[in-house]
Amino acid sequence: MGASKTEHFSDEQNEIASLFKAIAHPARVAIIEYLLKIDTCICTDIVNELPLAQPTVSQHLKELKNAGIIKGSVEGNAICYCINEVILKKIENYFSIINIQLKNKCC
Amino acid sequence: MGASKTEHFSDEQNEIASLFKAIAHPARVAIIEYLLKIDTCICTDIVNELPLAQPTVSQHLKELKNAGIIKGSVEGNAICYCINEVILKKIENYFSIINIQLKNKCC
DNA sequence: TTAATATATCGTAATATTGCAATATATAAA
DNA sequence: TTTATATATTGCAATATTACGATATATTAA
Repeated sequence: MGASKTEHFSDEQNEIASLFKAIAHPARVAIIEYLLKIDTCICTDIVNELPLAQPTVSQHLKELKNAGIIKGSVEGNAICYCINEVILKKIENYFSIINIQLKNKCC
Repeated sequence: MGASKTEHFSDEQNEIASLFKAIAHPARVAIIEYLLKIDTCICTDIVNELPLAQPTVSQHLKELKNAGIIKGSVEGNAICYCINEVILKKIENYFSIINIQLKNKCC
């Protein structure tokens, strides 16, 4: 096949999976880390920061935006990208709960 | 193309990305959640828990094992799968640091 | 208006992932 | 030994992802 059988899993499982799919690429990890590193959210030239062509970077940014991990707003003739704290808090929370559950296990 | 240009990114970025890639599938999220739900680590029939054929489940388990997210040890004629707490703690920590960095930002 | 700059979209080739039937392997039970 | 059970591997078809050149769009500057 090639297509995930998403319909057989719960909404939450699909949500978590696609959230991770969005971060599961070194370029997108690099974008997130770059957005964290710089002080402000006003940020053009993400393209220049990455070793990839402009259409490729644009595509990666789109995927991060679709997943809700970053937000982008038009600022003049550039776009201002910004990390969505709510989603990242949600991911941390998911793992926090997992680790609490693990602490109570017999292993 | 189709292949990620991994050589252009840092080792850490590639490592994080492939760790997330391992979780980036609903079946693998379901496996992790199932291993958390049951009380012991001794666990056959993960196959019966999932809506996928045995070879497919086996493949997903292999990917989780390769990523270090689960550990498997032979137990009779079954395999005992178990979550690797160290890696899950590491993932939580990664997001924890991100959220701390976000708190200090101007947005 | 026209040119420059920043980003998005389209089209397409290369590669990766997903899923499963068929089959192999390996241990336990009879 | 033979049979049953559990898991892994192989091979392959369907689909998804990645990357980028070419091109489109949209705003700013001249």
